[in-house]
Amino acid sequence: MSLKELAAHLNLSTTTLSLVLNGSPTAGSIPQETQKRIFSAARELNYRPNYLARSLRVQRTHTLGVIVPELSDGYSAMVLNGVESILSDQGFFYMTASHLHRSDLLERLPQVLADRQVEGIIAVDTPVRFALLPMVNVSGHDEIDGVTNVILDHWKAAELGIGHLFELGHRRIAVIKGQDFSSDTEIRWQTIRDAACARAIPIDERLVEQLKGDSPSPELGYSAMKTLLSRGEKFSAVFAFNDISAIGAIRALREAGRRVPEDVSVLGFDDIYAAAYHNPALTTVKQPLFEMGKLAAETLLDRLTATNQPAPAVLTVEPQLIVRGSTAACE
Amino acid sequence: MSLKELAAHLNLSTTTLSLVLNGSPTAGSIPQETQKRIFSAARELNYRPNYLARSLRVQRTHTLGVIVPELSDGYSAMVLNGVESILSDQGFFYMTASHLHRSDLLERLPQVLADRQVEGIIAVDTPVRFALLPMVNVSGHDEIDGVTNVILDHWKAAELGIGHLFELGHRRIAVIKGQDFSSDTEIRWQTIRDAACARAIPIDERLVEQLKGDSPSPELGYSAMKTLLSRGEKFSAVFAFNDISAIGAIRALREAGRRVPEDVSVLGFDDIYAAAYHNPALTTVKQPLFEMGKLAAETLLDRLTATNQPAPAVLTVEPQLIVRGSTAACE
DNA sequence: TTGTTTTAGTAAATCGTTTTAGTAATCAAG
DNA sequence: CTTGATTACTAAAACGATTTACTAAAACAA
Repeated sequence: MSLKELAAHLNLSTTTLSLVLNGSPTAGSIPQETQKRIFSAARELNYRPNYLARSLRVQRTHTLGVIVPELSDGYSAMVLNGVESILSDQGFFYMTASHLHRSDLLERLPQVLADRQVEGIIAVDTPVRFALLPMVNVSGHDEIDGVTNVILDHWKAAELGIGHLFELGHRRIAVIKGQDFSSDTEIRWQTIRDAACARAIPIDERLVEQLKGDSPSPELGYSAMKTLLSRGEKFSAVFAFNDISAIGAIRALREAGRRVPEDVSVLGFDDIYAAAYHNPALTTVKQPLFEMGKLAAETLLDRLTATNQPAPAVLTVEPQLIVRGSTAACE
Repeated sequence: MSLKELAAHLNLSTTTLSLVLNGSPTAGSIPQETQKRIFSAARELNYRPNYLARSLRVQRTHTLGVIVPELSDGYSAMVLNGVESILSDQGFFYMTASHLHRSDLLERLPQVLADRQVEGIIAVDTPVRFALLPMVNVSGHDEIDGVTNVILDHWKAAELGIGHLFELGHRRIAVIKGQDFSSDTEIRWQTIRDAACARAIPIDERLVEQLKGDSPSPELGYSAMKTLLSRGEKFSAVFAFNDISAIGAIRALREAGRRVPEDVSVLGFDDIYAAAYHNPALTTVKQPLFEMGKLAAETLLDRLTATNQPAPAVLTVEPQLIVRGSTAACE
């Protein structure tokens, strides 16, 4: 049932129907009676405008592209939840694409999304080098023209985390760094190092180990902790890159006969759903992932709808320390 | 840069360009030299066909709709991963929509996706009453015309789970049922009950409790177990609806002073990433979620591309028992 | 030489909307 | 009685591709 058929059925032109159905101001001159005829015929014959045709004509698709490393890594899913909550309110849809850390996809995805006529792109934890379209990068750290970065206050996050461990009396703190491909890896590491130095407990380089591989499983944290333990260097606490790796680290510690938190305190990052229910419950630095997604979506939509809204370069959100059972005072 | 502009630039018609660029058989009569001119001009001027225009004309969007309860529940994300792995190979994209168990959205989403001209819909753990479009329902249990259900062999899953607990000597087994809105709740419960009865250890109705609420957090399993414990009825094992609720249940058990698995064995379902690294590591009945997503996508694409492929009504996948540390012999 | 086929294209219709630029008919004012 | 505005519409041109149905010239066959 196209507009043309509906028009034929009513003995009116598609023009008239379009004006009336879209509530255009020009429709002011169309008598109420005709308008009613049109509306009720549309309803009865179940007329549904073809979104492609409309989008082609008005040059707006009300569709965004979303690029994530992987859907099931918890982090991305939470951000997407926030994104979707905003978009669905505004009648926008989005197409998701995962880059799986593959450089060919990283290169190509923005282009193929643009080819699909998305109006803008939200990237999550994804390195971005240029912007074909209005873009917001969640956890982006590069300053790029036309790209708004939504980032955590990393300095504060490190202060909260290291501060907490310091207050508990920990002086030899191990760190599990993120993979190089994670946007936050570098800044997280720097801020942690600075926070430790500021307290005169510099992080021993032999107490730093990096996650290896790209599985979203605790396995990587497990391996990292095994390596750390194998070095024989002493430490009483570990600051993990995220909750997932903290969970893996705890497993490795237990296997090595170290109790958590009695022998070693473990501090996570993110506050995923499972954190509160892990055993022991994870003390963690919470990122407001849902809010970051919302903020990203709101910012991008503002830019698309408002007239020539300038893109803010950076939007910062605040972390929060959630103290649970995986950290305790150092003996 | 539109086809028209490119054509003008080459002094050729859009027809010729279209034929050549799409490798149409009709282009056989166009000399190689002209073809080369066209291809290289397209490359140099970075011509990108407008997907809307093309889709409108050929009546194919290469886009699917995906309906899930919520993105961050682990289950959906894993299925989506499988879906995406197939779609991206075939040049398809998809639009995700979450229904959040809201009946208005459940009703409306298929329609708004259809309005967006998706070619088919994949629903995940979502009740479906009719099919506007070719559709595959992952964990669907209703027989609906035009809908293929991808389901787990629930009978076998129950046999594996109950069989495992039975062999360990458990005779009084508690069950945490899923919420009514979960597609698998009813069949899961029935098959578990049957498997228990077949071993002459019928499930005591006072040992059954249902998850309440729709958060994707272990909290629901925690509450359910608290209720179960508060009844004072004895049990030596519990079969949880999924890993998330099993994790919550373990927390409640520990708080009540019951050790897992020494005092109570806990059996999960799904085998999410965290299961292996929980403490204790979760024994669980694994669903091949990634494969289910792949299968759903493959089936739907087959139907869309092959000529009049009939839709299979049901596709069954096999569960697998993963024995870890949360179950042990009954004393 | 004539007729047919092949070669190398093109004009125009089409997909289903929106939007611009009208047009005829009625009405009010001067 | 003319002019100008208002009312109630519509024709046709977009949007940017694809596709059908041609044409005109060259090559080939009889």
